[in-house]
Amino acid sequence: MITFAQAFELFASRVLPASLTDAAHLRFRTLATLRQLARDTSLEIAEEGQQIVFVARGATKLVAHASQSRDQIVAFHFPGDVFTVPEPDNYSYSLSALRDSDILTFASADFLALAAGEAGVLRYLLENTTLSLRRCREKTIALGRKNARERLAVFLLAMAERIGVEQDGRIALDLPMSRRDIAESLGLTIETVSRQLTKLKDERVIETLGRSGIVLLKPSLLRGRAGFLREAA
Amino acid sequence: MITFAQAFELFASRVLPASLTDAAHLRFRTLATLRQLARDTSLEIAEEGQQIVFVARGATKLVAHASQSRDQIVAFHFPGDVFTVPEPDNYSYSLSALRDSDILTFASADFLALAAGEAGVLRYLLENTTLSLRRCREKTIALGRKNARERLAVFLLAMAERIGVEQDGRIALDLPMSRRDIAESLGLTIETVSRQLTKLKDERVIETLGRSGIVLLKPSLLRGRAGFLREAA
DNA sequence: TGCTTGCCTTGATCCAGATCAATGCCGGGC
DNA sequence: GCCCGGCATTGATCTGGATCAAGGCAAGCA
Repeated sequence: MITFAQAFELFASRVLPASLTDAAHLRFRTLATLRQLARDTSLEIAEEGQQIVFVARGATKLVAHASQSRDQIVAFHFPGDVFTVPEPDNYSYSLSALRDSDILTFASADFLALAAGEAGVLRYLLENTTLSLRRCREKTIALGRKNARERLAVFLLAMAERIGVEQDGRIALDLPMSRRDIAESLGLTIETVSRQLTKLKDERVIETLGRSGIVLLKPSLLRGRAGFLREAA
Repeated sequence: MITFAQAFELFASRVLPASLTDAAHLRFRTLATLRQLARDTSLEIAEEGQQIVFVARGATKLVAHASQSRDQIVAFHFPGDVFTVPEPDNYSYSLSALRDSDILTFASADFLALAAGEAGVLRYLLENTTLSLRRCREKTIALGRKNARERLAVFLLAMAERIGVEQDGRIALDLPMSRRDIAESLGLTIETVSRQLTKLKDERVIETLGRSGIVLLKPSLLRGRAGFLREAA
């Protein structure tokens, strides 16, 4: 649990240019709302319109709700991430905490109006949105053209890049999300996720420690089965 | 076929604020490159890094190439659209013309450097990127959680919104893309696309005219089978 | 430290959509 | 207005992953 001041300071140091006047700084501060989400609780984004979100602590998932309780996880987010939560269109969206999390939210319209004069802030937002878009496109490729084994490989490599701890060639992961979350992110079922992980374990590509620990023993091998353009060794 | 001057004028009227000085206007103009792509030809985005693209005329597809000639169409674009083509990462990307097209391209880095002082331009880019992201997320949901019939419905409705011509409750489409393109966009095979279209025809939801013409007879019926959150009548 | 609850794993079966294989037909060229 | 090539449709079969159905086991709690 962190305070609003701490969370905003994290946000400001990352997003707001050092050159920003104190007055402008304060105006951004007025727009921010701190939401402290306990594990497994979620934020419904309904009436408030598009939101800009900054993750100060924890880990979250952005979930899209289609009909018949078919949910698709659109993205996972970790501390430091900045992203947009769309307002409901054909689907409704919610943001859930995978662990206890502290996040700052801004009404998008207000934030952009304030940032209109601050090219640095806009540029930062643009870069982050472009990054989200790149990740989303890669996910599209995985969901459209890859089989279960490849999707798992892609997922593990993406997590390795974002929260992995490397040690002499191995990469250790402490996954905050459940098998169900992984399945909902990859367009698979929990059973298939489980079976593919077991296979990777049998093939000595990964090792598991309890429910959340996974060690990538041979990241290069995993890259080879991710179905990327350039096959790795 | 249109001239560079015409294409840039279209771009400027849409993207550059009226208040922009002539000097700045000219600098943007210097960065633009006109590419005239004949139907079925494509632009490889390789050495040049991330590009910002404006479609002045025609229709294009953004294709991601994974291994083994498995291609995934990431997005379709129509006149007036502004979007980014990522530089190659795990995949390579190319932009192909569905019809004869005229597009303007800008090296992203140069463009952003120039736009750094122009909050209006940045804001416009940000809004377009956010729109691309929203569309990409909706596609993720379709690919992750919907069956073939629903994907076709979603596709037809999306096309109706972008290039449809409404006339007394019906929406006429003249699709510039082939069945193969539709399949590669929806993560299906051409055979499945064809069968689903035939089914919709049998059910009197659509009518086809030749290879490219489709009329949505009952858009609301189609919405009902798109698997959106709020089922339409 | 044992219990209990909710994940996770494993196994058996099924089916939507892929794949394989013809055939049909649109539209461009002459 | 006919011919041709490539796209589209239709049919038969196959299969990866979904679904249905038990167990196993980790983590929190008493």
